[in-house]
Amino acid sequence: MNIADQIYSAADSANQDRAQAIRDNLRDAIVDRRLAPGTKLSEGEVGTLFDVSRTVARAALQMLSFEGLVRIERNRGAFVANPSPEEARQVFASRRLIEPGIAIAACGRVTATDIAAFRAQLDEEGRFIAERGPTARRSEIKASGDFHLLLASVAGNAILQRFMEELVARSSLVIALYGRSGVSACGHSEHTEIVGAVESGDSGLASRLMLHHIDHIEADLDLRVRAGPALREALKF
Amino acid sequence: MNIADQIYSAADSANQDRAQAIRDNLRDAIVDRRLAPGTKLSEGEVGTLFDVSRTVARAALQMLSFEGLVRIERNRGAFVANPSPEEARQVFASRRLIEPGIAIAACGRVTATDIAAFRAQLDEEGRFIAERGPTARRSEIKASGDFHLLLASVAGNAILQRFMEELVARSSLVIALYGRSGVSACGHSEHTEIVGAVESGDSGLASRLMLHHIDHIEADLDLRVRAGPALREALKF
DNA sequence: GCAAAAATAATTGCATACGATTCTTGTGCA
DNA sequence: TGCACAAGAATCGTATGCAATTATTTTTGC
Repeated sequence: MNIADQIYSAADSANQDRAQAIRDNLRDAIVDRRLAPGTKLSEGEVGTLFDVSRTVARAALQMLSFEGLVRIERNRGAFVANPSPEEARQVFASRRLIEPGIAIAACGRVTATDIAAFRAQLDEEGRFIAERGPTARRSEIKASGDFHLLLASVAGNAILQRFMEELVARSSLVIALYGRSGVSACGHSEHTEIVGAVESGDSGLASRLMLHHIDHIEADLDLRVRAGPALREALKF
Repeated sequence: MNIADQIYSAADSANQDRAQAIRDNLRDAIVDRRLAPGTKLSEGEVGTLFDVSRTVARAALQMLSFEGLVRIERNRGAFVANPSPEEARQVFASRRLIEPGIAIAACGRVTATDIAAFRAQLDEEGRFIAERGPTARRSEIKASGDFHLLLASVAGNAILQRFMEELVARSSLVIALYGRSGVSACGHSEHTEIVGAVESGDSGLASRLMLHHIDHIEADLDLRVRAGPALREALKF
């Protein structure tokens, strides 16, 4: 199998580090589910794909492994992460701990510009929900994640923001894997409510809404261990 | 200046990845303040020190930069991080958000073995506090951090545990930089109280004690911007 | 004597090379 | 037919080499 046609070779992003640009690209591909969990990401292939040497491809994969999106096995290579139900639970437990606090912090720092950004974000979310098809579904998951990242950036804590980047990315992977239905419309309305609470400065409400929102997301998952994937895994896929 | 004599070349740790072993070593050296903030960590020097090529030395430095212990500037190299007061505040804000939750989680999962480990940890802490001198002081900071890491491991969430590893390491750096006195004895007694609360399963108490404990640690810092370092920084050091 | 500029040295970014490990495939034997 | 094993291919881990960038020293001009 070739991963080439599953990735659009980027040209966007920062001009800083090439490895970082590759990481961003691969992360998007993983979160968007264009790269299925378990897919092998060989250094050589990634390198030729992005037109760099194995050295920098390797660095990009290393970064992704720190974020938990890629699993690296010594002498075997890198694979798109395949989070277990237990891992999924830990991701959401972490979010339940962190995000209400982020919502509270955001209440005290939100500006008019931020509110405008939120409105734009919510609009985009709404558009994807209106559309049908798997592509729109993926975009919707991504947009939903972007909402949480926007809130984290408003909160003004760079460390928590980075933690959230990791958690949101892993959540997207988990939702793609274990997501059941599309209560996403409900999620969208919850986002709207949260923005309202933040805008009015009601930190208690914002915090509570956020907690319920995370609970709802997790409640939509089917985290029972499935025979299928587990078996495949046991058979080394 | 040579960093060679500030690092004891390790032989411990896992035999997994060499880069990881080097990272662990450098991290200890940074957290223990054997490597002063701002110190340049050149790839070549690190490589020869640990008897590896620049390639793996570079990977180790990369890891440390992900943890925020090292700052990498393109084409200039890696330097031991020099956290600003604002960064310090963010570190503690993050801990205030996460650690009470960890304490609560630990209440529900703590075992007799864990309690024994806590007792041993507290004993060691006590020994370092009894001693005098800068070496004991460093060991004390480290031991204090280890307590929080132990608690995080008991809580049983691998993701939060990794976050805490980063936060504790950065805290140690911050304390070494901005720490004022030695209210550490007080910190030790607080650790003891927290263990007591966790042992008795009183999650509310454990959470409250933890929050106060973090507040106390931060209260001992002098986070006013100092003229000295800022000036030096402005003059490119 | 001192600032500016040029030359030299040191260091990083990246590509490539090579031994070591793992995966694949084909063959022999039961 | 099916399984064990070995040769070959592919891939990884790491060292090294070279161009580009940055730091340092020396030289030059005033």
